Amino acid sequence: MSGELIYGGPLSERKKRILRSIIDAHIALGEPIGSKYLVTSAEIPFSSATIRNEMAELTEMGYLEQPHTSAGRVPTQLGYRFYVDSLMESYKLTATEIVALNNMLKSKIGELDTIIQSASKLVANLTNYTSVAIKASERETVRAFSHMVLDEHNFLMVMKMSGENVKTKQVHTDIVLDENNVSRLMMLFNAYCVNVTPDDITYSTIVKMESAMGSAAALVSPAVKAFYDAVATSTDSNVKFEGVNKLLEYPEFSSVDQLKRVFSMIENKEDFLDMLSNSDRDKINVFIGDEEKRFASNSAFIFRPLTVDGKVIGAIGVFGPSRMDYSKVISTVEYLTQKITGIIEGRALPEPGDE
Amino acid sequence: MSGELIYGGPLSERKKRILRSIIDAHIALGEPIGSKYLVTSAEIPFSSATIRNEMAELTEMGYLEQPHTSAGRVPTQLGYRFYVDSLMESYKLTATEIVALNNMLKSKIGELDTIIQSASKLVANLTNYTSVAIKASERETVRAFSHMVLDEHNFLMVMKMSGENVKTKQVHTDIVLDENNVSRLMMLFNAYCVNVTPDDITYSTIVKMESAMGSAAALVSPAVKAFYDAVATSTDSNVKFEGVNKLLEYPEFSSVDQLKRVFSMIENKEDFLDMLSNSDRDKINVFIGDEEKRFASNSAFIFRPLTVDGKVIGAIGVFGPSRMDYSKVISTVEYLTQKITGIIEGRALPEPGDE
DNA sequence: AGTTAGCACTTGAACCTTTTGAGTGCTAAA
DNA sequence: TTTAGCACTCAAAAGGTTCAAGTGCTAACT
Repeated sequence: MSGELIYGGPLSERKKRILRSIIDAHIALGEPIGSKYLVTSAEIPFSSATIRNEMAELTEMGYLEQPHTSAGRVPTQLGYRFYVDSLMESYKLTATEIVALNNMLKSKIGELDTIIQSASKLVANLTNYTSVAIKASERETVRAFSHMVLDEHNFLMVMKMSGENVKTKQVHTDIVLDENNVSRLMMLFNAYCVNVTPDDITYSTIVKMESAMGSAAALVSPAVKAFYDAVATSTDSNVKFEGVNKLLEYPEFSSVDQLKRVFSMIENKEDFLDMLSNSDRDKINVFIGDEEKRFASNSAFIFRPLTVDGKVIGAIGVFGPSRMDYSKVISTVEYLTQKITGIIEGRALPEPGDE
Repeated sequence: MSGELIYGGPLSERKKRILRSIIDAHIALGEPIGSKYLVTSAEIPFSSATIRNEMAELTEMGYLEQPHTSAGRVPTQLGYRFYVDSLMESYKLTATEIVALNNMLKSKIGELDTIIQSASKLVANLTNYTSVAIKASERETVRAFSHMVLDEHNFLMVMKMSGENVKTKQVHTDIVLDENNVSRLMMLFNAYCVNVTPDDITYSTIVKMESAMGSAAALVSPAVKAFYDAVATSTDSNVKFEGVNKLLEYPEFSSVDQLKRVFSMIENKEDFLDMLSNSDRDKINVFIGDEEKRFASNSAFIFRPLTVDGKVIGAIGVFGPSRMDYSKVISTVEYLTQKITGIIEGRALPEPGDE
């Protein structure tokens, strides 16, 4: 009875070594691993009988399980968790990989949306798993309005948002515009609609603005709509997947039933946002699917939030089978998010050689 | 020997009726249809033996085929084609469906990109197939530049594009901005970069602009980059899918192999753009997959280009199994595209009751 | 006590055979 | 021209056998 069920408990060095070998092998092969394999290929210096004893105990402790009596062992969720937290060796990105990452970063500097997405694409290609790009945006308000008249019937409403960004909306009206009435309108917006959430726009505000505009009252309504759109759409964060078809390559998802489960999970983007908000904002998070939760079994989700000034603005992650190449994925995601936050916060461009 | 292989050839009324019943039934059930079914459920007033004879001829003529000797008949690509072109009854949208479509259209008026996408979502939900939203954009140029200073280090570059739209790009520089130097910069752009494609920007233009800017020469480079981005990204059209997971529900895609094929097709967005450019711009196009072409077998793609002033600006379509509910899909897509072009061309909003 | 060789046991996967039944094509009669 | 009837075909389902991987346990060994 040397085994106890306390997580991260007293595992002998030998048990750790065996556990790690089993998980490494399972990640690479995708099949249950038996004692014989460990002796021959993983070069554990003990007989298969000894290893079997150890494996039996690891099973009892909850780190491994058997699909059926006569099969090898497969890591449990707990097993993977322990592996990720304590056993795994960290993967060193190769020079080629670093170059690819840096090139991408360089060419995309400037636009947050696109940088997150291209990073996500790159991650999907480098890791060969499905990658996830999350842009979380909190409820923004407008800090200042300005405008630009485009032609007789269209003007551009420019809104400096409470974040660092600027939004523009094109507004069309049937009445004839001039610099004069549009700038009056914007003064009204600056008076009534600064730091205001969509719910704060009351009908009486609209009436006030309309009466203040006099003959150009018809301008108010489309402008308010544009304003509303800008504030409202800023709240819906989005989640995008890249390389979903890569999931098809992994045997664990090769039955249609499982595919359905995984796809319906991917469909449910809120779940990913939930996970993001329940996450640790300063490090890599690893969710490993287990049977009971909403999370599809034998799948895992690894991601790293992107923060600016302590606020979570999004995340980059990877979704795949739970037998994932954790160390490689973690290194890749870590590297990218580090660099991206660096760029966002205005630090120097990444140097080809630095690491 | 009454049958000939000429497409749309001399099919007796009875043959047509049988063919239509088979295709209808196959669309509904997804299984091969046998003579017995036609007698009992489709109420064809002949004995199964007679029907078998007719079916044998239809098979010889290429409209039907048998998965194996002892199975019922399944429509061939030619069969579907004939069905779509001549046999199908057109589906009447229900009142509920029309209301759903109209509501969506009303709420989204104004932004072409979003209207195409929401329309696509709606189509996916109404038809229960995967829908496709294509935004085709030809190579645009800038017709006029203007600007807006945001703060000391940032200004907004506003570009009226050769289409009807306006693009804005935020430009950041390290030197201090003022109204004066930015407006001078924009005058230069208006002089050098109007109606210019990305390839026309030569190094000498940049040098000229830089020397004209004098001490504010550092402004030129980031602004040119912003300009370049605006013209360059306007060329990459995009194809977006909605409800991909619906494919999983159809038994024809229930083997992993077939899923792989379909997904790799979906991955290849160029193919869809190709189909768009090879399409008839004024009507619904129906591509029915056959064995040999790049198109995945037993799948079909129905779409309708969106045109404004004779130019194709995108398309809305549906991708699904070749046993698709053609009439419903066609009606839905047709209705939506009609309304959308109406809106784009500035005609009245859709009335709840009109059709 | 820890390790290992050996062996009986379990069990899914692979393969083969049989059965079943849906559906056909053809012939001969109406 | 239509239809009843029947022999025939063939995939899918059901059942059975073999195979081999892998285990757990016992007894012997260090």
